[in-house]
Order: sequence, then structure tokens, then C-alpha cells
Amino acid sequence: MLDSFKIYFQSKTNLTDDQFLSITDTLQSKKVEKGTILLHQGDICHHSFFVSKGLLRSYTIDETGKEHIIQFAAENWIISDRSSSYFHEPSELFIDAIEDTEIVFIDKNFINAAAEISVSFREQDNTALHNHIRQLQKRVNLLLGATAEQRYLDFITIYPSLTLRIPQWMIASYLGITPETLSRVRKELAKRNFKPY
Amino acid sequence: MLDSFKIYFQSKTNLTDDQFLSITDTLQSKKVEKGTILLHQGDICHHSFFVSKGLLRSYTIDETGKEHIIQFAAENWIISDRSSSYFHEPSELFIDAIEDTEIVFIDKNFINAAAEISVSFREQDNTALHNHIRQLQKRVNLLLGATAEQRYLDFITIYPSLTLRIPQWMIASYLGITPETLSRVRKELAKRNFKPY
DNA sequence: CGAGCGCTTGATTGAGTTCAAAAATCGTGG
DNA sequence: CCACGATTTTTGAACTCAATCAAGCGCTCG
Repeated sequence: MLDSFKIYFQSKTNLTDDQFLSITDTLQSKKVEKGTILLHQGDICHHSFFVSKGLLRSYTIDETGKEHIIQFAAENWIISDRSSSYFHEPSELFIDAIEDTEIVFIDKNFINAAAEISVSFREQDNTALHNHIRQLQKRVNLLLGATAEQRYLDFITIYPSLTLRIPQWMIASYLGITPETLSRVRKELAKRNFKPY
Repeated sequence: MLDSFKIYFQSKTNLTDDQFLSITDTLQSKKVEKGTILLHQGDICHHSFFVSKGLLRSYTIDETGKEHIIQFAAENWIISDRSSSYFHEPSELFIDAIEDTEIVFIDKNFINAAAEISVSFREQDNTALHNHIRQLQKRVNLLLGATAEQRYLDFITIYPSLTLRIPQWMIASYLGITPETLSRVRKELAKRNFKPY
């Protein structure tokens, strides 16, 4: 599993093999099965999770017990609660596995070591933060104005490869609509002869 | 106007007066009147705007001509389109003045110079990015689940000092509801003897 | 002082939710 | 590999929150 992390990481940071090895000797990786919870609401988030295989999600549960999915992370994505790790605050989020998943656990030590020896890592991290902001802002904008159908169309164009892997009720939760509504939206799109795949 | 920026900036970065002066000699500041547009959708965002007095907002306009307000910025806040400046992309956003406003224009040169000479500036900038992510994520979460009333209550508790300064229809736009709905929500709250101020 | 903008109020409409139940799919053990 | 229970998706009907449409009021600022 570390292999794909290495490929991912070096593509972003141009570290030499030696440099990479020197900071990854402590990295843990692990296979978890579908349903495993990696981060609990209320806990402080100590890791970022790199997905080498499988699928994770982060979500909140509100007072009425409803889940709201914040993010998905498939192969070669990193998921975590940045606010919680950065500010050492209890997390709002749960993170769990939608599929059996292979994970590399990235901790503070690694981040610090990488930042220490690599300018490009720091730059890359900064770029990732900006990307995150851009993505969140687009989503806010979508949630402010778009209909259920528009939200779904947006989702399948941005994440075509995830659409078939993620259960519909989770996509609905990500879009802020009910599973029933999503089902009807899809039916309507099919009727209008729309072919997503 | 530069004075309040200096106070703000030094409180966050512990630069000496000399250091501050050495990088702020090129900074422009300006008074703009209510309604002035500082950034147009489609333009690339070259500045961050520090508000020393007054009130700015950023917003999008969708295909149907509707405004969606992304952010407000009053005294001692900075507003910009980070994605646009960082990635040199055309901005999705407009930024304009809700009140007559005094602004300090922060450009790339200043940012780079400050980052060059001050570790604490870089840290501060990183913290600001994380704060921004945290705020956006909370907002996504709110938009995913909360009713009109919950959104409004959240707004007035987070931004009590802005509630009276911002026209109601703009607050409605920020919350993703119509002005009519907000008016009714407020009426309902008043009836239930709720005293916001 | 009046024209325009913002806020309120009312009536109506509509997109999406809720509740309920059937149909389809999945996964797991025998 | 099949069967059966569980989960997911679909469908239907009633309902609800918020949007829309429309009209009137009040303020301000030009």
C-alpha cells in the first residue's frame, strides 16, 4: 500500500527515493473493512488518511440523527479533518469506510519531516489547501442556489468514476436531498433520455 | 487607513516597525463609496482587500441572474478570491462595497515580501487558510441540513455585529433563502418573544 | 416631496420531504 | 450456487416549508 503512496507523493514533491525513505519509515498502513470507523465525532483528528485502495467518507450527524456527508475519498485521495488536526479541536466529523479499504496513516511527524526537507512539499500542501477552499466554495455556491437535479448533474460530471461506487442514498446525503428525491431525479433524467454512463 | 492595517498586521505577525515599513511602502489604500465594484466575475483577482472601515461582500450571479452572497467583510477583515489569485483563474466572484469603505490593497508583492522576512506571517497565513476551510465546512454542513430559521439563528449568533448593518435581503441571500422567507422567520421569532439585540 | 428601494404581508404554487410499502439488489451462510 | 434476510432503490400519496407572485407600506435621499 505504501507503494501507491510513494508514487502519489513523489509525483507531487520530487523527493528522492532516499529522502522519501528517510521520512516514511514510521508510516503505518492498514487494511480496514467496510464500515470501519476511523474518526469519531468529538475526537481530535491525529491523522490524514491516504487511500491506496477503496473508498472513505467523512460526515456529520446532526441533532435529529441525520447524516450529512461532507466528503468522499477514493484511490489516491487524502481525507482528514484539517480543522481538528490543525487547531487541536474535537472533530465535528466521522470518517468511515464505504468499501474495504487500504489506508496509509499520515501523522504530524511525517508532515513536519516532509515540510522540513522539501520546499515542494510545503508548496504542495499550500496548493492542496487552496484547492480545498475552491472546492468548498463551489459547493456552498451550489447549495445556495441549485435544484436537486442541478446538484446531481454537477456531482456526476465532477465525480463520474464515483457515481457507480457510492450508494445512492449517500450521494443524496452529499447533495443535501433525500434518497427518494434523488431516485425521482434519476428517473426523470432517464425519461428525458439522459445517459450518464 | 494604513494605521489600522498596521495594528492588525503586527498583532498577527510580530514584525518590527522597521520591517513593517520596509514592505508597506508600496501599499495602496483607497476610499470607495457604497456600490463600488472591486472585483468582477471573470477577472483575475490580483488583490486581497483589507477593510479598515466599512463593509464589503463577495457574491456570485448565476444563470438566472440571482445573487448568492459568499462572504461579508467588515472592519479588520480581509476579503478576496483566493482561488483566483492563487491559481490565476478568472474569478467566479464579484466583490463590492455595501457601505462607503476604506480599503488597503494587498498585492502579491506585499505577500511575498512579508513571507520572505517573517516566519510568523507564513504561519499566520496558514492559520487563515485553515480558518477559512473550517468556516466553509461549517457552512456546507448548515446548508445541507438546516431550516431557514436555524440558518438565521446561526448567522446572528456568529455575526451579531453585522446583523444590523447588512440589509436583510443580503442576509437572506447569504443564507440561501428569499427575503420574504427571512422576513417571516423574523416575525415568527419576534412572536415567540425572541430578542436578538 | 416623490420615486425608488427595502421590508412586510397575503395568497398561491411548487419542489422536495415524509411516510409507507413494494420491488430490486446485495451479501452471506448453508 | 442457491436461498433468504437485509439493505437499497423505487413508487405512490399526502403534506410542508419555502418560493413565487402581487400589492401595500414606509423610509430615505436626491
